[in-house]
Amino acid sequence: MGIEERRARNQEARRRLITETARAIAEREGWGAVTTRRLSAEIEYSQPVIYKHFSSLDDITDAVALEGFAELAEALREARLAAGAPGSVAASDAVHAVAIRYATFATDSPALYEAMFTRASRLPFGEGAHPEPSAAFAELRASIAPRAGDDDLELLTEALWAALHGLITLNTNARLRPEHQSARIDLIVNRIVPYAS
Amino acid sequence: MGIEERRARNQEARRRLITETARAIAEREGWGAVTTRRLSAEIEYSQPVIYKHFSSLDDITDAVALEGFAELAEALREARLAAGAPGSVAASDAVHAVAIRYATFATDSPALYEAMFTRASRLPFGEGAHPEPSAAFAELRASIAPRAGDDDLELLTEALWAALHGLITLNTNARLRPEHQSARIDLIVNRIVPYAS
DNA sequence: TTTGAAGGCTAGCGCTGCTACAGTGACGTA
DNA sequence: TACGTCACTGTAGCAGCGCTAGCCTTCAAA
Repeated sequence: MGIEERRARNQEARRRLITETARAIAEREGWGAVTTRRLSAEIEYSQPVIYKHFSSLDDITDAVALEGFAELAEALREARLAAGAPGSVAASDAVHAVAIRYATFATDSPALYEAMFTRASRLPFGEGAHPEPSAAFAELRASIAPRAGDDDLELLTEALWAALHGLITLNTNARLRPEHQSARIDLIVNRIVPYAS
Repeated sequence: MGIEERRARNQEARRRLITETARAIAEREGWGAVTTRRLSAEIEYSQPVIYKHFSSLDDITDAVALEGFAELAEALREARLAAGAPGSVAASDAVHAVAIRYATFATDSPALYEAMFTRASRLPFGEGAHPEPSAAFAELRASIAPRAGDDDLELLTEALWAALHGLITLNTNARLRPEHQSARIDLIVNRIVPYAS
């Protein structure tokens, strides 16, 4: 009786086809170009099919945003681990490595980042919600932990995250001198999370 | 020959009526509720009249955003001057006072702040553009200057501005623990702009 | 009084998100 | 194998969107 499974697989495959198509269009032409008619044309199904998988267009954006948070968590994790194990000498640069990776992620996929923080602002956050955003936040916190000293780790993580987010959004919207972005990141990281002495 | 002047006054009054109405609707129901039909109903003129004053709906958002930048510059200026003259003892708290005022401005008028930084992202910035955003930026810079020491003042101002902006957007979208916002602002301000010793 | 311009509205175009409904084809059962 | 059922999918359409062409009225100047 693999019929149900096959149907479920097809459903899942098409659901992913929709989110991947939406993401691709958004990254190429901006989220304004992501319409139900455009999506239905690209996935080669009629519009009502989209509503079998998502309750609205915003729902699709939310799904893309969650994918983004999962990928961000993975990217930050790799950067943190590549910077060295906690306690080692190289670990002292883990925060910087994670911060750089965060900024790279955002600038490499601006539409995805926009979905995560600007479009999907109604996406529930924090405890009891989706785990993906918390996982990404946890990676940043883990990189800070060895250097937190007497500081409140949670507060420190929130502050650094927000500061990085601000740098990225303002820089993306051409509000800051682009050539000084890495200098700003260095300054933010080193001042907000100083080396525990 | 006051006829031309009267016409110009009427034009200007109605232009302001449009931006004020748009801003009021946005602040009450969000920018999604600001449509040409809704605007035309509230100002009691037909839709084409709107296009006598603005080339598009985005153009209205830009006008509102510029108003916002002018008001922000004024608010920051008052906060900076109220904190004491440069060189005085109280002046050492000017950065903090300005930062607090910035955050208050954003949370008091979230739709206005959204227009300034999220909706009107195509608004030209920097040299040779509109002076309002530069004026607001200059107020923040002026508050920092006495404490900059050997730091690059421009870089420091950009960094603090971006950090504050990040704190505000993430906090507004319920991404951070709301009860710790003032603690985050204190931490950001004191670390990014430490007292020159 | 005539004339030209300025001001304003009606109506409508092509688009949007979303949905009611009907048709089709694959399935489980007799 | 024939049948009834149900999941699946497309057609067509609704209300609302930004924006505009074209007509009509009002008013100032000649």
